[in-house]
Amino acid sequence: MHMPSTTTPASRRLTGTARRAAILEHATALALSDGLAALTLRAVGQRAGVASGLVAHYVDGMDALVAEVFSGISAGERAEVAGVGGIAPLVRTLTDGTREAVTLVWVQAWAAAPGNPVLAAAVRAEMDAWQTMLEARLREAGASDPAPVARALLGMIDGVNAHSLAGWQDRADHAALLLRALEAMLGWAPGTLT
Amino acid sequence: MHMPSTTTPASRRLTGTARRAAILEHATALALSDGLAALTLRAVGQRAGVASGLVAHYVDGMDALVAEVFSGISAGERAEVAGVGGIAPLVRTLTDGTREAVTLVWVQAWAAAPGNPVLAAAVRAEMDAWQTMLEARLREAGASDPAPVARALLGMIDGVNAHSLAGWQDRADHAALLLRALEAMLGWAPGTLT
DNA sequence: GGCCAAGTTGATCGGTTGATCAATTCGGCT
DNA sequence: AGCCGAATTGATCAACCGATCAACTTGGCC
Repeated sequence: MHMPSTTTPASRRLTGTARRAAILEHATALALSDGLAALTLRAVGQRAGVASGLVAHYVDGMDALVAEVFSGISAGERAEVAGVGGIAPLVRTLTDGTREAVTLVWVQAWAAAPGNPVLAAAVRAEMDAWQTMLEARLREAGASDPAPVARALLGMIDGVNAHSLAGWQDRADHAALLLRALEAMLGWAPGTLT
Repeated sequence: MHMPSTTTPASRRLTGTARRAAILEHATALALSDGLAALTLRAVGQRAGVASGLVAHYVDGMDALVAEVFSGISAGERAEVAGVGGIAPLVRTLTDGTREAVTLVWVQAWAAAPGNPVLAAAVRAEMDAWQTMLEARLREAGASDPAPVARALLGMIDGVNAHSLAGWQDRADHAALLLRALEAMLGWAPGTLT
């Protein structure tokens, strides 16, 4: 009855690196559904179908796990929106409310950063990456001095998304608000981005 | 040796309402030094010089305590900056880094809002108050359509302050960045606010 | 002076967490 | 076939959490 096939027989026992990767993957999925605060040894272990001790064995403390998961989620988000062409569609994508799970992760990361230096470093690195990305997009779009605009835009996106975590204001008009502000900062005529 | 003076003899036993007020006061101080996450029955009790059970007795669950402390801190912050005249000095005050403790409280509040409806409601109420305040300031300053500008500005202030919790970017030029963006949104010439 | 209501205590319960580690199991190599 | 190192388990520890409540203390009033 048992098939000794050449395909992975769902072997219970994995390589160290493979197990570590699997754990990280499940931890990421958990963080995306329940937030960074849900990352406990036991919860991650259960999600990965593994004993809690094994999670601890492949991780250098929870702070490091949280930092690693955060970095992965942020990088994944950047990869996702990399294909969105144009600064206006990008802003729309980043504020349409479909990424609320990611927003929660970001806000939790800022909140936990003061007490988790490893996470704080990861946050800074990811923000540098986002700043660079937005800057490039703005330059492509014809902005003459994109650096400060990118930084202000990033602040606005993050702030407005954080606000929506508490259900404040209507998410529907976030994009219009930000695009109007962006036009103003770039010195463009209203409606240019719509 | 004991002086039965008319001044409050530091009576150990207080009125129900007075004790409740004292507990709230100490809880607020604790949140301002260690964040909302530090609000535990035991920690608040120790800070207030009182048994943990007494804290629980005067509070309708920790969620309610957190919400109440948050509201007080936000209202206090608004009262503090109420005396700052002009929109530019106000923006400067709100981003000069001297209120990092309050910023942490805000970010923790957004992060905890999805799981604490009472807190979420308090956050929305306080944000309404801030929105109203900024709107009034902008109108005083001569803005024709202050509502969307106030909302974008609030987003930027909160976003930029959240960023600084992780130590990202230099706090020193936050104000200049925001004022430049604000000038643009208001359609004013660069330098008008500086 | 005594009494009673109100304030207050702190032990206790059931639950959670991160971390540790001896014991066990398994896969692959000889 | 047998073994050995690596993967894995899960019980265990100390520390913390919110909540509860019987017992104690005290202040003010009669």
